[in-house]
Amino acid sequence: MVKLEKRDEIVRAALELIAENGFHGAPMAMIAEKAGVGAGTIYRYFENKDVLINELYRDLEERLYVVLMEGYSPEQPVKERFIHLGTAILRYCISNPLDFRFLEQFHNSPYGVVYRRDKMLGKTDQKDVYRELFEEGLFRQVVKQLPMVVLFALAFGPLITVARDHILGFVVLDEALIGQTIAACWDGLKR
Amino acid sequence: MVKLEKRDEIVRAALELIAENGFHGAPMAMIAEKAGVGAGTIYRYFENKDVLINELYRDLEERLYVVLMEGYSPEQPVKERFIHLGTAILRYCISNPLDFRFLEQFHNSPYGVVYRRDKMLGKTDQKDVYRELFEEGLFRQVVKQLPMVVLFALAFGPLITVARDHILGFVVLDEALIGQTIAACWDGLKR
DNA sequence: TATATAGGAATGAACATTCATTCCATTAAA
DNA sequence: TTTAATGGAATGAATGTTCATTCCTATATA
Repeated sequence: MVKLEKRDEIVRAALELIAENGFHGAPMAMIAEKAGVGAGTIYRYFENKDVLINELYRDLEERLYVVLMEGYSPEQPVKERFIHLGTAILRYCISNPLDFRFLEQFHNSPYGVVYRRDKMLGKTDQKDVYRELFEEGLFRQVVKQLPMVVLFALAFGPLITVARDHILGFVVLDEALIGQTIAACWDGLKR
Repeated sequence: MVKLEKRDEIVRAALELIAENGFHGAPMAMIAEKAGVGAGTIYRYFENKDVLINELYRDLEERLYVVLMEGYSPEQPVKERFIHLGTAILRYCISNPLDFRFLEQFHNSPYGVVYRRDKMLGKTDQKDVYRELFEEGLFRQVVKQLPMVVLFALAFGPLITVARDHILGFVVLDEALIGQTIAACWDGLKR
């Protein structure tokens, strides 16, 4: 259906422009041009720019979730599961730099803070693999007895930082280095 | 001198607005109003908005550096020095949330990327305590043999994340938790 | 009085959004 | 089978708003 193709083109164009130039550098006219549609057409698919951006975010989040769950087995020990997730995230960010840059922009903007606050308050209902994993880790006493938020920070803070540095060209993350980085994160996490 | 007071008022107003609302939410007119000066007056002190923002950044960087160096002794072992720096950073971020929020906004914007790239290429000449510390750690074999950038990520990624979460109210970082968090970072770093 | 400083209205550029018009596919009529 | 009619989709010029910056007037200082 052509309808879907157009929507996709718009979303793709927005992703690319926002990832590369930030929210500033992505005026609707430019998104329209890149998508190969008229400026007004965007408004047939999205009520306004905010809605477009939020739908784009949901799309990416879903895609990422699917990738994370590929080959994830809840039966494995906590450590192995953590390594699986960390590796998947890092690989995804590296091979989809546009997605990663967009997600970063989003998280570091008012959009992201609102979204996060809603999530903490349980306004969304998607299952959260990380939370589950860390809760089990706490229960089994294999990770440090720290608040969930701190465990998140120890686990993913370094991954995000290192992914950004890779994309900006400050370091080259090969498979070996990915493995070492995630192992180091686990060292920080484990009891 | 009144001249300095006005400049300071402008800088303070800009810091506050940008920290709270991002670069978007800080138009020059609003900065002027908050500073209690006319819109045109800002341009007597700063060539344009970019210059204002960059000078604000330099101011903060300098202030932070002074705090970090307070009681820092290069004679201590690497681990103790790391704990000193980490604690100082975390305490500073927590007691100066506006500064922290501004620094984050800056780092996650085109300003920050340019700045960082210049720094990597050695275009600025300020001494870099972290780099020195990690280089000694590598030399003495007390930290993991990983690229500098990855060590940075392991050390500061979690601290930034956790500071943000504290300021957004997702966790309360008391002295005990600060200590535990930094100790965990060290676990990730140490060989 | 002459000079420097401050103020804020005026300016113009950039932008999101709207809307009158065009286009096109599908269905109905001939 | 051709031709006409219909209505939803697409368009992009026009609109109104927001902003950084400028510039002229008013005020303070010397």
